[in-house]
Amino acid sequence: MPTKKKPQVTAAAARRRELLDTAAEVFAEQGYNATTVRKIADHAGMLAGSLYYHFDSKESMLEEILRTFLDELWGGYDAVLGAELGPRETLEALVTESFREIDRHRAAVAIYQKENKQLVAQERFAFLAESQRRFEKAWLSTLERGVAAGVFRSDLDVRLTYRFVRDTVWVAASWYRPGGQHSPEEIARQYLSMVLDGIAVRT
Amino acid sequence: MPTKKKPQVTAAAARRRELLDTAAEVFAEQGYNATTVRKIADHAGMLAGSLYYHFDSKESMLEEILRTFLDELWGGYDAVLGAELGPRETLEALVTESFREIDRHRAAVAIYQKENKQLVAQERFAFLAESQRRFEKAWLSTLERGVAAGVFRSDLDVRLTYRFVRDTVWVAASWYRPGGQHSPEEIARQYLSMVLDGIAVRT
DNA sequence: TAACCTACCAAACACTTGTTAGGGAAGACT
DNA sequence: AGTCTTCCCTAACAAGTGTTTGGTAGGTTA
Repeated sequence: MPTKKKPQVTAAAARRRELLDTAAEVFAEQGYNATTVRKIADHAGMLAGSLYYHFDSKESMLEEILRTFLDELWGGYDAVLGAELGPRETLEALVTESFREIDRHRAAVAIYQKENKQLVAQERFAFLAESQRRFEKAWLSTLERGVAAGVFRSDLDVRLTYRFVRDTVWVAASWYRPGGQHSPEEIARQYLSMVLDGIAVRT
Repeated sequence: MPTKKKPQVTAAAARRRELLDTAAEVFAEQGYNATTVRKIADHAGMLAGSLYYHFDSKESMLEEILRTFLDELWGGYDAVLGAELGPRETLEALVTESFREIDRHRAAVAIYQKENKQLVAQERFAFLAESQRRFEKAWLSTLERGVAAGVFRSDLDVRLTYRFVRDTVWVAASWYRPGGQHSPEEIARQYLSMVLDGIAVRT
């Protein structure tokens, strides 16, 4: 028996997540560039240099925050896409899943939205670009399937509609506060009601 | 006669606008905090210190950029609101006007969206908060008028709808490129088609 | 021509930034 | 008991930050 070393690595991992959570909070609130490592350390109750015991650099914190978020996001998305639902049901499930992710990873989503544009250019954050492509593909194909099936209007520019739906969903992270009066599912329901009655073919 | 001094002050003002335009471009692309005055000076073909002949500080450049944008924006909005149109026509006009402003002040809009949250806290940028209040009031009252008149659906949370419409319109600045295949009016038309058929009462 | 103004440059300033190196206290393990 | 490991602190570093000061080429005015 390797003399219980497990509890220590999980304790270390827990601390790591804890620090990443507070870092994500500060990044989301002040912006990545405006956030100094000293501010993060303050919020964590330690000094700037101590952060480097846990992480290689400020940038690697950002990377881990975004990677963790995207991994979870695609876990949910792949489950939806693999269920092979109809286009309308797929869209509903994707939107609902998105609001759940906003609920769970509010800070990470806010960071993603603010910094994505500048980060994708760096090779370190190439995974952002790949995620973007998969994201676009999933949404566009769902919309096109819906148009082909006569469930969504055909007189709209699909790419414009895609951007419309995408932005509409994700900007919610900028004002959403967990524990507010609306649950993620309730917000999703209302959003879908607005979006679908514009996209769905009139009956 | 004060010995023609006019041409000089207008030439100076023109140069000022020119520098503010390039500054706005860099701010929008890289983010305000990540933008150094040296980068701005580079893009303008001069040295960092030379900028201080024209402006007091980096922050005052940002302030002037946002003030100019908001002044023009409210010029357009007030014209619309003063016309006393019906709620649906008001909403259409506001959306169309917004896309025109995005077309004209793409960089400023992008900056506003990215930095607004952190700036409103500073007393120097209190005008942002006031603009925000007027903005919300204009949109909310239009939506409420529409609900009261039976033109907009009454089963939706008005505040949620407001945020939905607001965000949907302004995030367009993040992907919109002037001179693209869609004119501002065309984009407005398509957006309105999507939004209204979700908001308008079914016929 | 001489005085002046405009618009920039050159060089430095004080300060903040991310990051590193060495040390030490408290507990875990043998 | 003593040794090791974990986790943080202290103190400093070099690079980059916004800004200031003094100077100056070139055109305008008197």
